[in-house]
Amino acid sequence: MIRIGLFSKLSQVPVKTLRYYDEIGLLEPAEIDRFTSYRYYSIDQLPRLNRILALKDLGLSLDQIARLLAEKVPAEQLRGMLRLKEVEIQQQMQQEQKKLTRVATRLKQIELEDKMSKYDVVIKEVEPQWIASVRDVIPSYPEQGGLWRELETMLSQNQVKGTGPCFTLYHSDEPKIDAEVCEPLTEGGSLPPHPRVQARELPGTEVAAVIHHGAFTSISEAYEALVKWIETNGYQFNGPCREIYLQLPAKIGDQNDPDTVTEIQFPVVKA
Amino acid sequence: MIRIGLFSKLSQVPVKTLRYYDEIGLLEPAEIDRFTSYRYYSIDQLPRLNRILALKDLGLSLDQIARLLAEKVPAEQLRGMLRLKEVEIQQQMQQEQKKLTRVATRLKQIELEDKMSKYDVVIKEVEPQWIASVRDVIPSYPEQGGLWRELETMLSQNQVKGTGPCFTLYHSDEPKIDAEVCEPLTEGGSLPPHPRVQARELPGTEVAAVIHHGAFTSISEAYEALVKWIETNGYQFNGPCREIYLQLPAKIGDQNDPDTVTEIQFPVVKA
DNA sequence: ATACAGCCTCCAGTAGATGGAGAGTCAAGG
DNA sequence: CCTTGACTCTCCATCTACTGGAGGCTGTAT
Repeated sequence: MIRIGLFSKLSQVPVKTLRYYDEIGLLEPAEIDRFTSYRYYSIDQLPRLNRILALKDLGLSLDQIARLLAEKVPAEQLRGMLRLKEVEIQQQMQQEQKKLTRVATRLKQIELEDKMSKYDVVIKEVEPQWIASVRDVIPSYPEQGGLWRELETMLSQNQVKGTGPCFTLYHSDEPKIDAEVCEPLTEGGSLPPHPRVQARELPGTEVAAVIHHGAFTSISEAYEALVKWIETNGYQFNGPCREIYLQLPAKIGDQNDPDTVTEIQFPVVKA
Repeated sequence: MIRIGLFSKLSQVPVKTLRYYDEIGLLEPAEIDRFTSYRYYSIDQLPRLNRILALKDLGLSLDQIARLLAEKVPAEQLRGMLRLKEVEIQQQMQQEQKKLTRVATRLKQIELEDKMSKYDVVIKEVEPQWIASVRDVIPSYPEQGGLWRELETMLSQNQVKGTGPCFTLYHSDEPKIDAEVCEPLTEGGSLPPHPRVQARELPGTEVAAVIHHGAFTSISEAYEALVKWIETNGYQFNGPCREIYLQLPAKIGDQNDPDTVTEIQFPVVKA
């Protein structure tokens, strides 16, 4: 029987950790002095500790290890756990690879501009949502006013209210801009038939997004930054881009207001 | 000014998290109602939140992000941080790769034997240590008894005591076994000159180790398992192997005692 | 007026330790 | 026998980045 300090030295595991393993019942000393509470370990507890370290090293949690060592887990189940772990690690590595690319992108961008970019791209998941929309080809971006008026008129006639910030979907680029102006509705919201305004569900998707804060006239910078990011980080475009008008309803409309806040989202998939 | 729920919806960040960011001073609401304590955010706080998310995504801690956003950190320093992060991630990925190999090794081994092996290999760092030793070529492993007697005699004559479990270094294999029996000393311990017994420092090294618990006569199984592990996990041998006799001094000597506990260590380097 | 959703604060818990305070224990030296 | 110093004990706090819940206001819609 040896004391915790020696056991620690032999096993290269800190005393504190041994006490912790005792506390959670993962490795209890062979004996505890009833009067002094000193822990006494036996040399032949080293194999168990080694097994714990080896399993921990494979990425199992102490909880899992405890269960493995407690019950006699069949080899079958152990195999399952390890295969699961294998997949987990592979995914983890892919994540790391992605992160590495993103760090590299940032770094390159900083070296070029010698400052942090104005735009920060984030990847997020957007939920499916119901919308009412009007779609048409317009000659230039600012000329969607007519579409908005059509949509608003129809909605107010039917006493339907939007449930979030409205946005435009751009189905195609210049010179023939195919724009669809949208207003979110409550789930499953239906509308009476109408030649121009339709309700439909927009599917959920992963998007790359930036927020543009400043006059609308300079929004192209944001698009530029976003597109560049998507391309260098190995994502692929996967649907029409969304331009979300985040400012409070009262303020919408002025193309030159420097306090305009707009979010641009491109649906993407990992390449 | 919008309330926390809407801000949360717009940013896709949970309410709880926003409150947490407020608490740690990372993102404070533009305004807090003095009577109700309601948090009110401004739309144009979204870019800051996005920046936070983007930096977090690069693997920076909230603390680092807070410092980045607080002081105007020069681009220089930011570059430094990112480069550091880059290296960190690469190392992380190497670790993961290693772990993947280890999991695969285990899996293969379980598929072969349909049970968990008796032996668990762990990698650890051993400290440099001073030893007194006698080295000679012996015809067979059990015949190191003479060397041990030489060493013990010399040490007791000089009233030097060992400071830990003694061990044998095997500098070469069968048939000409070049063995060095060792007893650890206190640091910098020196001995009077002696033709057979010398004191020296054993350098620290990384080792792969297993513990054999059972009669000495079956220790070859442990060697087998360890060597196989080292080879399949892509490490390389890097020095003489150590066989450490862990049982309490009183019990040493019986080759057939089934309670013998021995640790085998091979110095290794990552291939 | 009354739901009911939304918001508040405070407390607890996660995993796997790590660090420290304050007190008891053990072996050796004088 | 006393002291010193190394070990050991328990208990508590801390770390990261949240998450969950209880219990109690607030604001809005009907």
